[in-house]
Amino acid sequence: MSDLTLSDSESEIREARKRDSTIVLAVNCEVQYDGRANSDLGGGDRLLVLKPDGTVLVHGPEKSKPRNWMTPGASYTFGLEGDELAIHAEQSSSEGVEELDIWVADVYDIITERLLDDREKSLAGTEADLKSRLVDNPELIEEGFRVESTEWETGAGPVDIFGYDSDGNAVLAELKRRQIDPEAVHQLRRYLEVGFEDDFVESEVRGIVVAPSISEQAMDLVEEYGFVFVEEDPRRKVSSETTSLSEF
Amino acid sequence: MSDLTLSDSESEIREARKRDSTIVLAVNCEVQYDGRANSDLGGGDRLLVLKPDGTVLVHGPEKSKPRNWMTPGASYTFGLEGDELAIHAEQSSSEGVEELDIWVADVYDIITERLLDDREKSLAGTEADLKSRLVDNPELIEEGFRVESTEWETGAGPVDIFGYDSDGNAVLAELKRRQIDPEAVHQLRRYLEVGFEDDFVESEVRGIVVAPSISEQAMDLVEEYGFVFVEEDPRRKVSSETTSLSEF
DNA sequence: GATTCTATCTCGCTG
DNA sequence: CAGCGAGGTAGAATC
Repeated sequence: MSDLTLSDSESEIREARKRDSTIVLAVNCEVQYDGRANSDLGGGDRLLVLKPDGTVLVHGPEKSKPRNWMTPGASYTFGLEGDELAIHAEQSSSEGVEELDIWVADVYDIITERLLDDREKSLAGTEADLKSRLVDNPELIEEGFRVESTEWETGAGPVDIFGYDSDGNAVLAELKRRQIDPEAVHQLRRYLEVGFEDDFVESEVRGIVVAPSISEQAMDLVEEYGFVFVEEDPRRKVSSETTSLSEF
Repeated sequence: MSDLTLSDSESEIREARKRDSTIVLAVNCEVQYDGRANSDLGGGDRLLVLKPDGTVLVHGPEKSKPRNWMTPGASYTFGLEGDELAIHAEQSSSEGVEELDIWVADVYDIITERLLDDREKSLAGTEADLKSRLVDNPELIEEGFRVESTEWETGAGPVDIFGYDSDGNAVLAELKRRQIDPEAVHQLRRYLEVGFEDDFVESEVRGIVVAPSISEQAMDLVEEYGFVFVEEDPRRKVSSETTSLSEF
């Protein structure tokens, strides 16, 4: 069943780590974790990924998330223990010590490769994208809306957008790149309660939530609090002419 | 530089997928993602992981999270396109279509292995563990505390623990397996506001947050609202005798 | 270093 | 299926 001896595997891992290579092993193993929580994972087939930055991943044949892992900054040791190859990863942080122990019974296959990847990833459709679009096109929030500032400090945390509507009322706007859930509405509610207790009469400050959609319960809250939901998807393409054309 | 031809790699992937194998390729590739967001990742060395459940992972040599990915349920096609091996993964859901395109310029190495892993993972130190400990040992919350119910519906969502203190006051307790942040305190505040507006006088209902620690800002809120913070770590071992011994 | 917040969060559970 | 909340969340930004 085993394509590689544990001894050969150990040597290959040792050499690979010297070269700062990323290592992938297809193995049968057991795993134990002790740290922020404690977990035990019985014997099964998994992929082990050992990255030069200390990251350790234990992937099963299903799901996107690893079944166990160590975050960057960990350091691992390994060696033969009886008829198993033991890998021990460890990391200390302010929260305490984290330990991951992997007992490898069989190594089916192994890859070691020095990976060079310094490319930045461009990402569009984030909450930051939505915010900058609304700052550039405040009429998407409401006709006549003026943005006063972003990340305005309320005392309960920074609100995404602070501005004024066409009647001169102060407005706080909360943005989400995904569907609005009740939590987002409560958050906006807190900003209004805390942020304006001294400077304004609360009833004169309006609340607006902006997102591509909103859940039913969240919409109930929006209405209960007298807020407004504005539909806007961060992924939507806005032609630069839309603004001026809509004025005509 | 390339250890395998793209043509050989394609054949190996094809065979592996027939066998429901998990596939790992060490490659040089570019990646584009269009779905819940849009991203572009220029050329670099990465590990590609293709799982039989449709999961696709693109891992760089650093960090725990993949640089790009597709979640379980995706389906992928692949083939030679010019001097590259193109892999296209796609998935449709209620939110729309997601697409991941990977253009592989070089294949350094490849693993294909049928992984069998049906083991459940035991996990300890979760919020659920903390809750059941407090239900079994209510005196850890307060001397004389009685648990009435868990997941009690408040109208603003279910509260972790509902009970009564030694004076007969109703108490809502919010649990966290990690440090309490301001959000957790606000959550408890909402439960009290909404859950007891009719049945109780709010001032007679107390709020308790239970966690291994609490942030400074969260503690300020706890005091402002007249709540109590109880220190309890879900990882702590509680000997079964602790309770009875502490009574003497 | 501690805290807060976003996320293509993922994942499981519940209606 | 939608929605909601926990997570060993991870990771970035900010203080």
